[in-house]
Amino acid sequence: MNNNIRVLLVDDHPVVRAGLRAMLADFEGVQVVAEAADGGAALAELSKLHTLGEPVDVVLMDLQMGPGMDGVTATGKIKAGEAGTPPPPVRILTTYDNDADILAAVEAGASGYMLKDAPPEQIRQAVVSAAAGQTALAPEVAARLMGRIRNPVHALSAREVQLVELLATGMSNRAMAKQLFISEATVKTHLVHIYGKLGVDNRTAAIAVATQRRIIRNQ
Amino acid sequence: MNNNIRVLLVDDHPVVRAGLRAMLADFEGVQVVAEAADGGAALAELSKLHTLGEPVDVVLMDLQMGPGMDGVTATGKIKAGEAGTPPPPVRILTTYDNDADILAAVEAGASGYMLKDAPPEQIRQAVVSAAAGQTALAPEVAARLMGRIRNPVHALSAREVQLVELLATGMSNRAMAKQLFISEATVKTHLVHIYGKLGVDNRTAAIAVATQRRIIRNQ
DNA sequence: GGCCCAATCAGCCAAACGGTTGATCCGCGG
DNA sequence: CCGCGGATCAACCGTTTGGCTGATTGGGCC
Repeated sequence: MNNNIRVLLVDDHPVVRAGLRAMLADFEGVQVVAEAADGGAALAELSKLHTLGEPVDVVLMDLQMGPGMDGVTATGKIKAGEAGTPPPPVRILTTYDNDADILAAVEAGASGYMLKDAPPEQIRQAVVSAAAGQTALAPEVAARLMGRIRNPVHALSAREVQLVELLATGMSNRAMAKQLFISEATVKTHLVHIYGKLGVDNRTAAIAVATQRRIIRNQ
Repeated sequence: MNNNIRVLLVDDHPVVRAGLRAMLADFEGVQVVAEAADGGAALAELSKLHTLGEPVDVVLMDLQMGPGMDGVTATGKIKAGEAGTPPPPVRILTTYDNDADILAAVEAGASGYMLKDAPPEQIRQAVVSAAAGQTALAPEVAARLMGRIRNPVHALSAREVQLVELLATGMSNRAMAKQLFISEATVKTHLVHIYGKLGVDNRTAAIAVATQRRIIRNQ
């Protein structure tokens, strides 16, 4: 009989996979049955294990994965049943916590979001609770999201986000005005509002903060 | 007798430490004798092992390490002998490759720069060659530095890279001048040179280009 | 229907920034 | 030894940005 939680690791770093494998090996009732270096390989592994009659109970997935399919896309496909399996719970396990990634992952169907600097016990909990069908966020992540919800004052409007995006490409006020078919005065007004909401007092600091919070995506 | 290479791991992620430990355990002649979660702990470990008569042959060091002392600072202190030991070779093992980090690490005395997505064999090589007193860069890193050397016209100097880094944090000319203990005039001169080399005409565009070319890190 | 807010625009003034010219000092390499 | 390039600083000037006050329009909401 089998009381084990069967885990699929998805991460492009061999070092991280080895670390998780070693960590989870120390825990009773958890078993790493397969690994994948990107989203495409993860889907293939899920499918293969399904046809072998050895289904996966939990997927531990990184988000940033070099050249291959990223974690959000892969999570979405898994949840859409594209692996040909009943979708197992997907736990995101990544390095950085930023609003955009978290929201995207949750929207794609992830059941939780953990950080790689978590202590082993937290990671074990993540796997166990995922297998039990529960959702869970790392404490740091949960705290930040709560702050977000409580503080809608600092949320940029869609137009303001648009401005920040252009800002980050290095455009002048005049250039942004032309691009958006508005006057420079309006651009300046938007910028002042943006500075206020982001708690900065110049455009480069606004870019820094917006990048850090992943309000905008770069590259 | 002891033919082993004695390694100290320095990384704030338990997962990564476990991964490296597991990987290196598979290799003959390599032995992880201690671990540290930040630069301060690394110095303490070096010192402790030295007094025990069990010196460290190679340090594998991460750069970004959360709240504690960062890897560049720690490398500098180790190389300055602040651990009370003959300085062992320090190999940087980090996630991102960008000129700013590489230059800072090499300047601090690191003997090599590896990326965490490297395959196990490359990581083993890094440890072995470091123990042999050689310097080594990851292929990706080496390729980019070669590009710099072949194209020195558009290559930023170390000082200029430093400026761009501060620039990207949103600092004003005055703030950068204070931070670097130079005059605003000098800051402006550097910026003009940077604009010329990057082919832009303002600071935000400089940040955009520098980020895209991985002259600075984008987080 | 009245209210709030995002989006739009104007004008003004001070501060910061960008462009230029020119200068000194220092280390490295032919 | 002499030149070259990097790093440092100064003065000047025009342009851009930031900070402020105020105004209009249109959409959503109670």
